[in-house]
Amino acid sequence: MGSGMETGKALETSLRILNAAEILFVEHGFSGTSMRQITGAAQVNIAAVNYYFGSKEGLFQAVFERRAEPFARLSLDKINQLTSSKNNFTATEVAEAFMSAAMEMGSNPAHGGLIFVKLLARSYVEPNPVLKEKLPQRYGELTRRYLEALGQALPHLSSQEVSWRFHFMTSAMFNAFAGNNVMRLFMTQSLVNARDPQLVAQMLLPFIAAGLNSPAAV
Amino acid sequence: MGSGMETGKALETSLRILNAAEILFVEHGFSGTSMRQITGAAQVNIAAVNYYFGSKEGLFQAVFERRAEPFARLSLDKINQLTSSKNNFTATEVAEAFMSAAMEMGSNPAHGGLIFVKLLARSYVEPNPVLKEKLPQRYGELTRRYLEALGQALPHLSSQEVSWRFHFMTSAMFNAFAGNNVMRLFMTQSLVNARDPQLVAQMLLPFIAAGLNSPAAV
DNA sequence: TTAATTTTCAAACAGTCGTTTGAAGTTGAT
DNA sequence: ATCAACTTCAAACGACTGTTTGAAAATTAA
Repeated sequence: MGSGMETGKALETSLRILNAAEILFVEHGFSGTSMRQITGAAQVNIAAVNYYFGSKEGLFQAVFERRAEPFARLSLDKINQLTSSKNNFTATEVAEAFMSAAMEMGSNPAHGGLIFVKLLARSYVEPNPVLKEKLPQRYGELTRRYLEALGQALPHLSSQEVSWRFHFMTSAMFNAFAGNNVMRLFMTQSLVNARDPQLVAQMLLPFIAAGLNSPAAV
Repeated sequence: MGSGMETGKALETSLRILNAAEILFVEHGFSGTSMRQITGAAQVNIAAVNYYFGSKEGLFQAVFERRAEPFARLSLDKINQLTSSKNNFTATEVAEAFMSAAMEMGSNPAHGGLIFVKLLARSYVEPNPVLKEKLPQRYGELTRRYLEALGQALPHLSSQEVSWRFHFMTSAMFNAFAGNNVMRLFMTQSLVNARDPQLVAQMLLPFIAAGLNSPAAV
C-alpha cells in the first residue's frame, strides 16, 4: 500500500489526484464522476487512485477531509474568540464569525478557495454515505457551539426558533458563497457576482443580521 | 413510439415510472439512479422507460415537466394577484406570494407534495444538462416578475442589491421547504421539523421579511 | 553495485450501465 | 373473427464502471 505518500514524486501524484477529483466531484457529484475522468484530468494512471486511496470512496473521503479540518478549526476559532471576549455579544456578531470563516477560507487559494464551500453546498442535498458519519464528527461540536451562542444572543427566542434561524442563515450563506444562484439557474444571465467572497459577505450581512434579530414568529 | 399514453393501462405504466423515478432522482440524483432501480421500483419492464420516454434523459425531463408547470403557474398567479391589487405593496408581501406558492404546492399530494421543491433544491447545485435550457424557459419570466416587484417594493435599493436579496431569499426558502438542514447534516439529530410546510412558512416569514427590509449594504 | 522498496503502467477483470431487438401478448375497431 | 396498433417482455447489445493483476520502471538503502 502507498503509506509513504510524503516522499518524492509520490506526493505530487496523490496531490494531483486530489486536486482533479475535488473539482470534478464538485461539478458532477460523486456518482457523476468516473475514475477515468479523474485520472485523465490528473494525468496519472488509473490504478494510482486505488494505490493511494484504496477506492473511489476513499478518494472522496480524502478530498473532503483535506478541507474539512481547516474550515472547522477556523469556524471554531471565530466563535470562541467572540464568546470569550465579552458576555453580551449580538446575533449579528455570531453571524459575522461564521461568515468570516467562510470568507477567509474562500479567499485563500491554498485552501482551495470557494471549492470546499461548493462541496459543502452539494453535500447539503446529496446524501453521501461517506459524509453521513464524517460530517457530524467534524461539525457536530461546531454546530452546537454556534447554536448555543445564537441562543445566548437571542434570549427572547425559543431554542426551536433559534434552530430555525440558524438553518435559514446557513442555507443562505452556503449557497451565496458557493454561487448557487436562482438567477444563474432560472435566467440566462446571473445579475450577481459570487466570485468575490468580500462582496458576497458585504451583501449578505445586513440581510442575515436583520433576519436573525427579527421578532419571534410564535 | 408510445405516443398514445393516454389510453388504458399504458397510462398506468408511464405514471408508475414517473412516480418511482421522481423519488429516486430526488434521493440519489440523475447519475446516481439507474434504469433498473427505477423500473424495479415501478415494477415495469426495463424497456418501458425507453418505450414511453425515449431515454433516461427524456424520463428526467418528463419528471421535471410534470411539476414545473403547476408550480410556475401558481407562483406567477400569486405575484400577479399582488401587483394588480394595489400600487404600494411591501417586500414582505412579495415574499409571502412566493412562499404561498411553495406552500400550496407542498401541501398538495396531487402535485407530489414537497418532492418537487426537493428536486428544485437539488437542481440548485447539480447542473443537469436537461434543465440548463428548461429552467430559464419555465422560470425566466417568473423570476423577472418577482425581481421587478421586489425592486418596486424596495426603491431605496439598487437593482444589484435587490438581486442579491432575492438570491438569499430563494436559497433560504428552497432549502427550508426541501428540508435541507444544517443540523440534519452536521448533527445526529435535526432539531427542526421540515415536514409541515405551514410551520416552515411560519418560521421563515419573519426572517425573510426582516432580511428584505434591512438597510442597504452599500 | 546490489538488494529492497516504492511507484507506475498496460491490460484485463467481472459487473453494471443505458439501450435495442424481435417476438409474444394485449387491446380495440371493423 | 380478422386485422392492425399498442404494449409488454426476456434476452442480448456494446460501452463503460471500479478494481485488480503482475510485471516494468524508478527510487532508496546498504
